[in-house]
Amino acid sequence: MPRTVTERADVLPALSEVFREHGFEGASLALIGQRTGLGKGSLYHFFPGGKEEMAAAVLAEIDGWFGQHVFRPLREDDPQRAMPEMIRSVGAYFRSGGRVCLVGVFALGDVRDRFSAAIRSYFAAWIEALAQALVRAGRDDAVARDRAEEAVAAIQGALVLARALDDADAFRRSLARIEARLLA
Amino acid sequence: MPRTVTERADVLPALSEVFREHGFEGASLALIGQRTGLGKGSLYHFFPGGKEEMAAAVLAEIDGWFGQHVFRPLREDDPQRAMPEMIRSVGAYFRSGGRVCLVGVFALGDVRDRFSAAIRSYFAAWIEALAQALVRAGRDDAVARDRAEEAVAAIQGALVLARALDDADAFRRSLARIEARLLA
DNA sequence: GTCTATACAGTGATAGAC
DNA sequence: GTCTATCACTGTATAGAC
Repeated sequence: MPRTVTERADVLPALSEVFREHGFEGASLALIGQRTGLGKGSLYHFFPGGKEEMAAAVLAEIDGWFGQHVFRPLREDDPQRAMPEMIRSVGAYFRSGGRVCLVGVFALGDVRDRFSAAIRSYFAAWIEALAQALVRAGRDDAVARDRAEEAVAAIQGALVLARALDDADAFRRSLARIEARLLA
Repeated sequence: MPRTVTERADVLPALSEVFREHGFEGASLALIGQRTGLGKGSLYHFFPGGKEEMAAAVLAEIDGWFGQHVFRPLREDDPQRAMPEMIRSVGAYFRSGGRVCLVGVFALGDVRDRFSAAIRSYFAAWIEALAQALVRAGRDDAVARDRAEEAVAAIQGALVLARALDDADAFRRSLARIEARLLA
């Protein structure tokens, strides 16, 4: 009984988790098949470009999610409300460090070159949006840009450290420090 | 004409670079053979446990290097001198972000569980050593621990960001911020 | 749209000649 | 100590039946 998945987007969540947990090379088609519940035939039907297209689709979905839930509020909403909301939203998204940032993982690996445009634009957009919020909160342009870069880097570092120490509290402490520095 | 490599340590630098650049799964034996200049036979002679033993040896070497050049000075030397020296030394070691932290890469990947002890002890030792320096510089214990954790996480984050943006200056700016916060 | 069968290059690892 | 030959297996990708 072949099941019917009419939407390519339906498999993106599972796909995203597999890449997150195993990286690009570690995510074998066998594993992807298991986790999405689809055979190779179906996978290649939705993603004729194979793994590379799957990863690109996942990166695009992540970029879309952050654009809507993180970057846009930073650019448009009241910064004093948007920045704490970013912290909360990031804490939930990364499950207090239990989940890693796929874009960060790709940035560190040898697949970086293959997805360099998507990786670069994700981080550039984040820094830019946060800097805008800081400017509207009254900072100088240069200071805002500096603090934004520091905060985005700190979030990535917090994910590395939380995974390394296997300590969700370390991630929560990091987020609290980042929020305090942004609002100071 | 078979060349003779009497020391297992002789291949560690090349081995370390391969794992750094390609991750654990991406570092194939073929690649390792090319970069070390050794055939599989020789590799398995030095590392009977295969890739896992190779990676463990690399992690041990890294831990030794940081212990000697970073952790020990932080614990023993004048903190006002040791902390800037740590920043300088880290900047050189990671080639201004052109080189990634293998321990951090492993922490984010699915090999984390296999090397969890080594990964955890590396970061724990770093935070501990830096916290000791901060205490001797006059901070309260709790504050010192917090700042140490923040700085170590920030270094990892700076590496992710520098690779993502392909921007060595971003790494240098991050290191400057971290140094300023440590000495503030 | 989903599946099974298959191609074939590449994987980690081993054996044995030198 | 180093090499080559070879192992069994898994990798991605494709073809074609249904």
